[in-house]
Amino acid sequence: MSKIQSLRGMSDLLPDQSPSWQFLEAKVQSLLQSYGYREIRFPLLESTDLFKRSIGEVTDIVEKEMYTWLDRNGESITLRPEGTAGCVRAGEQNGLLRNQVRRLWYSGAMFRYERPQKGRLRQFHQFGAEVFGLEGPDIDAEILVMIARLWRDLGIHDHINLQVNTLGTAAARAEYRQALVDYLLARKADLDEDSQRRLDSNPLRILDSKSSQTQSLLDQAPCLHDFIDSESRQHFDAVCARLDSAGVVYEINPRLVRGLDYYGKTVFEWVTDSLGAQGTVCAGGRYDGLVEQLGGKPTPAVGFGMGEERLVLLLDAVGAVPDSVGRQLDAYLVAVGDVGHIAFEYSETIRSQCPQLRMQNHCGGGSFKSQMKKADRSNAEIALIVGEDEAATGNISVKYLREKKEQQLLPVADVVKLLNQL
RNA sequence: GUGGCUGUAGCUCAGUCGGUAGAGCACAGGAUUGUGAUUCCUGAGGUCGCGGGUUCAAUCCCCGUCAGCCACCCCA
Repeated sequence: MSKIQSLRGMSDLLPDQSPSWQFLEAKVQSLLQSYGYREIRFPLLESTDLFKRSIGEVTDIVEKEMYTWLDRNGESITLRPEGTAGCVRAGEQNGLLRNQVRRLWYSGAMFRYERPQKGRLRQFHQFGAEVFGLEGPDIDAEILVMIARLWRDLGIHDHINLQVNTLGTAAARAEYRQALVDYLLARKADLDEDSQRRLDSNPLRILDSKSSQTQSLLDQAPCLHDFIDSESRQHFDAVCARLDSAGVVYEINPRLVRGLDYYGKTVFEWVTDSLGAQGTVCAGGRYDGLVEQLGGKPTPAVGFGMGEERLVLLLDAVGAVPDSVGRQLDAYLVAVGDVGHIAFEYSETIRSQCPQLRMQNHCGGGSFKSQMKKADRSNAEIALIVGEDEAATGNISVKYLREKKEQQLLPVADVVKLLNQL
């Protein structure tokens, strides 16, 4: 009988890795909240149509990467491949978006049926934030400045670069798309295979093809910026001006297009070269048409997603997580001899009076030596020792495991005092 | 979906030109009775990913399959 193992691309997050995740999550949450974002939670499962209508029918995500199946009632349902669609649906359905400004954030698992790779899993995790009801460039800039602050808080700002671009209005993009297709169609034979395929599926994606031959072909191609409408142009200039004054360094990349259909105007991508091929660590943009497209009133919106796995990978690669985050215990309680019940009493007294204390009671017996060994391996700062002598006199021996300090024999009440000063 | 590399102890890996396997770390016990990290001794732990084929004999060769890693595609 073979053992059951996890599904492909579904990984377990083990205790040794959780400090990095906790560090990341704590920083992100407190930063978002400090900018006035409020948490929203919505289901992992949604109607398949939600994603088809928002992400775009002909995108790779919808065509081949969604976990989709028929529910028992015959309805087609899908595990969310990204967060924006569900967030918009939840906001709209609950009346959050009616003529109001909303700053929302969320985090959680997303699912895409892809071949696993470094920084890419089938079940992966994202933080996302979406702002509704603001159409000006100020919020676009605020988001970018906020994210830049996050990188500083996390200690990874030296390893991430910002790329920005504007896609203009849907009309401008359609016009450009046609011009690009016309240009490339005439040179189809010189395009790489993938780009030839994209000519009719998603021509804009050809712009960030990795083929050098295709790239050199694009040098002479019509440029998106020449097609951008003046309003989008001004909007983008204003965003850039704010970034300049905030001291946020960025690169304007006219070939940056996002894969999801709903983006327009400002788009951006934060990229690192420390993670191999999956270097995009955070990406997003403006999607003023989506709420209406999903049945709501016209509502301007901007948002972004951040890949948690990728950020953790980067944090670890750079050594940005402080050691203190990993420490799980302050004290380890050793009980030697026939004193189990007394040690247990002591420990409960201590816990009641030291609510912050992280203490592990030794269970399972064993020699003094082996218990001390476990105390050491536990990474605790100190060992609290209860033996026959201590139990008989109401004392506890306090031994420092990480620093050179004399062992102390103290009454339980004094131990409480000492622990509260840690 | 495509390609390359890999799958042996809890972890990292070695190995057998085909005769059912070892190291380091980790774990458990001990080096005279209540003191951890160093050192020394001892021990436990593996149907060598799974299925099939060739063979007297396969963990090693062949085929298939599953999984992992990396890259393409795509994306966070």
